[in-house]
Amino acid sequence: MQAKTESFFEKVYEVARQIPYGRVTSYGAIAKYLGAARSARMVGYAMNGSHNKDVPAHRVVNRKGLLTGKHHFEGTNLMQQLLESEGVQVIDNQIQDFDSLFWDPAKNL
DNA sequence: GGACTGACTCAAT
DNA sequence: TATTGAGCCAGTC
Repeated sequence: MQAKTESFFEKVYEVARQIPYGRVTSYGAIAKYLGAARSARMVGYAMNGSHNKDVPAHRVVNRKGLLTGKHHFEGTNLMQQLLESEGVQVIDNQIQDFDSLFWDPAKNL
């Protein structure tokens, strides 16, 4: 790696950092914004290294608003608590009113 | 150099 | 209407 100054991961982190407080987005939205609409998996995979970054991975969920990646957090419901702390209502690993809280980088950036 | 993995998404059945 | 399968790209072993 390090072939390029900015790897695909870096781009994902950068976009994730642009997510406003109390807002959420989906992997596919970020992937599409980066030009890899069908690389949503890569976006999630990139989040594997987001823990060492200042990336609010808890604001990134799948297109259904489910906290699929919460298992990768320290606690079982840490991701959910983080979202709730920002005013996002989360029930059973699913974001409530996800459609209203959804933040599309392609439209906001 | 080839194969596998992965925090997803869409489409068909 | 709900469930299942296949596709996708980039990075790592």
